[in-house]
Amino acid sequence: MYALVIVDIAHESVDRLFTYRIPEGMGIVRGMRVKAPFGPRVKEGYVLEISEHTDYDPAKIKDLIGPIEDYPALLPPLIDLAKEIAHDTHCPLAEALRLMLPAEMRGGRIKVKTETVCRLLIQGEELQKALADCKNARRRRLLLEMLSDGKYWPLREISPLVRDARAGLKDLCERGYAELIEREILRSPYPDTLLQAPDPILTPEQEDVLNDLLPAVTRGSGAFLLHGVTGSGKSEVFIRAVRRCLSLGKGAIVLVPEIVLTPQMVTWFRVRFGDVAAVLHSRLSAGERFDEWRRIRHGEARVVIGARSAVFAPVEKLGLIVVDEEHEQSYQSEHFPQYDAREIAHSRVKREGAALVLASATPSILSFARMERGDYTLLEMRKRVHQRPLPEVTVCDMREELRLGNKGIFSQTLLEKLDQCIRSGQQAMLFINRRGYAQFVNCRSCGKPVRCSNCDVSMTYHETDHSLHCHWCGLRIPMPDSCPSCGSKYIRACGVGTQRVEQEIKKRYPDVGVIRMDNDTTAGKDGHAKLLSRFRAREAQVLVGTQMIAKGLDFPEVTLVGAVLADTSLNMPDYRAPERTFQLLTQVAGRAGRADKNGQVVIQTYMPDHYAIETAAAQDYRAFYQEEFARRKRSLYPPFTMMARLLCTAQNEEVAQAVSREIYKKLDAFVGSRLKLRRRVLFMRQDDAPIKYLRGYYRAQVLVKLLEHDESREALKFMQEITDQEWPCSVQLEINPASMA
DNA sequence: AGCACGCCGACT
DNA sequence: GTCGGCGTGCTC
Repeated sequence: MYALVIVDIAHESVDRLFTYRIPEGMGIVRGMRVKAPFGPRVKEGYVLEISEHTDYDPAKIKDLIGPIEDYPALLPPLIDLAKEIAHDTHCPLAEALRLMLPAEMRGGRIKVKTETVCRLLIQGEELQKALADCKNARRRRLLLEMLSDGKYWPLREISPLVRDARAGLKDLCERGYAELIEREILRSPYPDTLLQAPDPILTPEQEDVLNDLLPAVTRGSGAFLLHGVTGSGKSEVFIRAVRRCLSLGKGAIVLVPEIVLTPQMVTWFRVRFGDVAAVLHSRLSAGERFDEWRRIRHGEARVVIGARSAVFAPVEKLGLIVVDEEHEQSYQSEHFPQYDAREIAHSRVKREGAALVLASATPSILSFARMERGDYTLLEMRKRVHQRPLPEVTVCDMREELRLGNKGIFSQTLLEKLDQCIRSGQQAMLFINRRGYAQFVNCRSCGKPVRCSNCDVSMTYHETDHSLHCHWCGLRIPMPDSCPSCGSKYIRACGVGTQRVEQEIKKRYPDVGVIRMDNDTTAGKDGHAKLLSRFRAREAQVLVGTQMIAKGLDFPEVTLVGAVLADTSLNMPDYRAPERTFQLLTQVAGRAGRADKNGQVVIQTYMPDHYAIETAAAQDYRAFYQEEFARRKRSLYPPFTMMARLLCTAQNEEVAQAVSREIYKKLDAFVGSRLKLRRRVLFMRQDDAPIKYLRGYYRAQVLVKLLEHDESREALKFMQEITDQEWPCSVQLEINPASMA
């Protein structure tokens, strides 16, 4: 018998199957990881096929050394999925297969943890006889009594109670009374087992949606886009769908953005599903992640909640994949191989006969367009649970405030509402999409902002340590007292960040507790959770934060929410800026109010007439979608086109630019020679990247906008080939990248 | 990816 | 004459 093996080397030169002989009696099956001789060394590999015959010269075939695990680590459908990813993203198959395993499993970096357990082999009369035989052996008698229940006792539990327990147990074993074995233990990331909570009663709307969803789960097909306003109880719907999976003997995967995968969320999930749930995310330790993965692989856990990469979880008999907060960028992996968890999920459910649910209060333009095209069935939830009304939204024109002489960062309206909120003892959340104190520092004499020396971006002023930080590379420098370019003493901080908002609130309300939540205050372990529980415990009345306070949090006492400057995200140089702004504002607004206390939302902006702001204020997703869709069509942006970028980065500016010019020439020649393709290319440009210098590297790019079409795929393939060539600098291909910086 | 084999410059 | 530079090519 022969095994066809992909060697775990992510390089195209070895990206093919190698044939090995399976020695007699070595139980090798498809999907197993194996050790195999490769050239002068031993490498790990993946058995993708087993065959009785081979065309390869038998004299050259070597024997497999052996399996790494005694079970196949790769499930058959996941092997096929890896093949599809390798094909679509033009990455080596080994690279795609690596996605299917926890990283620490490769290279034997992690060991299975074991503990010694002991069990009695005798019972009844035999046991009585043994006990009677212990007159002068107190320790033996004690141990026999302890173990008399016949269960496995960990040595760890016996040792504190019996002196020199190990020797005593060894003695029992020699007498044939007991056995000592090494048992695998799973490192649990959970503090302890929780009582399972009962399922709440569903609203009629939730029932309606489930009536559409459950048959799909049962028959194992169907893809849905669940659009439900914030607070409509979407999670409860997919919890029920997961329950249905379990009762059918199937498994389920629930994807959530990393940012909302907080300890509370994990606890809540465990409360609903108990030990049958497993959690996968980046904050687990290597051991915990490996053990969770094995619980899933061995079927002990059948429900997985996790971030992006959990879409590859080894769930057998998959019944459902849920992608919660479907619009989040974090579902696109930024590193090679570039995949989109939503698309992987779709591919997986089709292959494995499962249902798919993409859920969001603000579906991405792409997903909603695909729904309209018929790829997904729309499910809608328009009402909030417990008859909570949608909050009342006010838009404040900050230009008008300035005209009236208000130079502060808060409008009159927001101040009045804040006063009232604080006076009545309620809580407020202030959202500003930028950390630090001031967006940048510029010189009033020469007009230049202070720039990072590693990156072509302006630096953010941080009041806390009176320094300038670069939010791209992390560089920190002391706040200069004069302009670095002209030496003028007149430099000032402009724009607003979380620290400034916090300071202004403290100034106005000296006796009121304020908590600031951003990357700078949540750095430590559980930093995030600690701040949130302090706010929940009402240690502070005001919570100031970046988008991390906008997502999924529910604070019943919050009655006022302010978006201090909505324009921050709107002014980003990216065609998705309106979409991001709409999503952020809608989510922020969703944090306010409940049944007995009406929620109020204030949006401050210099662009009150912008459609993203107007539709967010009206909480009208459809209106936003229609406007944005029309604009994308008019300006030829995705989903009507694809943006492809070849990014060249080098420490030498000329090298990066020269390579990008060379690539442009090749691509231009390729496109020029194909008439059909030429019509699909809307534009092609060679220039500097928007951030032309980042972390010490110069960045030049070739940007191509293509119509969605088969011929365009040809061009992408060619671009991938160009990328794979040897260049004197790094070249990366990005397709519809999440960030165009 | 690694590591061998292989063909040209400055050293004991 | 040899040691060693890293270019080309192979790994079942």
